[in-house]
Amino acid sequence: MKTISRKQEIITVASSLFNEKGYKAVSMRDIAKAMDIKAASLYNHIKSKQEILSEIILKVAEEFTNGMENVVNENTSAINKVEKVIELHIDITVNHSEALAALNNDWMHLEGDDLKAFIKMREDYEENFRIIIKQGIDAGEIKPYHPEVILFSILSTLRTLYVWYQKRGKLDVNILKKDMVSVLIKGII
Amino acid sequence: MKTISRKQEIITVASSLFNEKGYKAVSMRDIAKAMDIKAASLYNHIKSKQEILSEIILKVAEEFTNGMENVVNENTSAINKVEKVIELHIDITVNHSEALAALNNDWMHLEGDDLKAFIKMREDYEENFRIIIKQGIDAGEIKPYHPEVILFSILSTLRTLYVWYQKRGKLDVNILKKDMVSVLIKGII
DNA sequence: AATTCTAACTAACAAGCGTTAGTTTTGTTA
DNA sequence: TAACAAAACTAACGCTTGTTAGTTAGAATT
Repeated sequence: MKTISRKQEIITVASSLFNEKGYKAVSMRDIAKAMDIKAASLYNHIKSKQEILSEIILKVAEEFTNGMENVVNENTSAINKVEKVIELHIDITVNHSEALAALNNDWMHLEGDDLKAFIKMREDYEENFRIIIKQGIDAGEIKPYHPEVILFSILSTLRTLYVWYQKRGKLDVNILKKDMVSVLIKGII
Repeated sequence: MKTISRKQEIITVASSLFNEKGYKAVSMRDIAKAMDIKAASLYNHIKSKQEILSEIILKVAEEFTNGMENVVNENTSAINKVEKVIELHIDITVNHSEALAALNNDWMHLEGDDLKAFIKMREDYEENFRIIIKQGIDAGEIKPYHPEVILFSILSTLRTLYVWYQKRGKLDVNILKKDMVSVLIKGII
C-alpha cells in the first residue's frame, strides 16, 4: 500500500521539524513545504496534526515499555538489568533520535486518551526502573544512595542522550554503549 | 518605580506558563488572563512577547556564565571545581526552576542578537566545564574516561534537575547538594 | 484645583492557524 | 482506451495570533 508509506514520510518529515522547533512552532504548512506539496494535501494521508504527534510519540513510548518489560522479566542481577536498560535507551536513541525530541518536549500537547496512555507508560517505566535500583541496593550490588537520586541521575542522562547523539555526529553504537555503561554504572557500584 | 515591578510580575507569570506548556503554546491572552487583565494592557510594561522570553532566558544564562567564571578562576583542584559547578546548578535551580524550563526548551525561539548571545554563552559554559574535566584527568584526579562522556553525563543530570525539583516538592537544598555531589562525583573519581 | 503619570480599557488590524470541500492531475489496472 | 483510485490542487472557512491606536479611570504631584 502506497498510502501507508506516504503517511510514514509525513511522520518522518514532521519528526525532523518538531525536533528543531517543537510541535507548536511547526505549522501544517511548514510540514507541507518541506515535502514540496500544499498543506491541504497532507490530509489525504493523515487525520490531523494531533495524529502525527501521537504516532511519533506513542510508537517510541511503546518501544520503551516493551523493552523495559523484557528487562524486568530477565533472570539476572540488578546491575545487569541496569546495563540492559542503558543499552535499550541507546538502541532507541540511535534509531529514533528525532522522535525522542517530541517525546521529551512535546508530550504535554497530546490530548485525551493519548495523553493518559503516555503518562501511564512513563510512570510505569520509571517505577520499574526504581524497583530494579532498589533490588540492587537490597542485594548489596548498588551503593545505598537515595534510590530516587540514582534513578534521576541515570534517567536524565539517558533521556538527553538524543541531543548529544545528534550534535556529536553519529558515534559508533557499541563504543557508545561501552562508555555509557562505564560512566553510569561504575559510579553506583 | 512601579512599572518595573509590574513588568517583573508579567515575567514571573509568563515563566510559569512557559514552564507548563512552552513558549509557543502560550499566548499573550493566556498571560493576561492569568493576571486578570487584557492582553493589550501588557504592552504598557513590555515591548513584545519576545522581550519576555529573552529576559527570562538571558538573566539565568548570565547567572550561569558568572558562576562558572568564578569557579574557573578559583585556585583549587579540578574535583573541587566540579563540586562547585554542581552547587551552582543547584542554587540556580532552587531559585529559578521555572525559568530553566524556558532556557532548556525554548531558547531556539530567541531571535537575532539574543539568540547569538545565548548560544555563545552556552558554548563557553560547556567549554569551561570540559577544560575542568580534562585538567582533572591530566592531574589523575578523575578517571580517564572519554571527557565528552563525563561532561555530557553530569551536565544532562544538572540541566534536568529543575524537572525533578518541581516534581518531588522542594527538597532541602543542602541535602540535595550532598546527594548530588555524591552520586555525580563518586562515579568519576 | 489643575496637571501629569500609571495602568488599565475597547476595538481593530493583518497574518497565520488547522482544517474542509470540491476539483484536477497522475498513474495503474481492466 | 476507458475506468478507477491515489494524491495532488485551489479556495475558502472560522478562529487565534501578536500587536497598535486611541481612550479612560484613578492616583500622585504641582
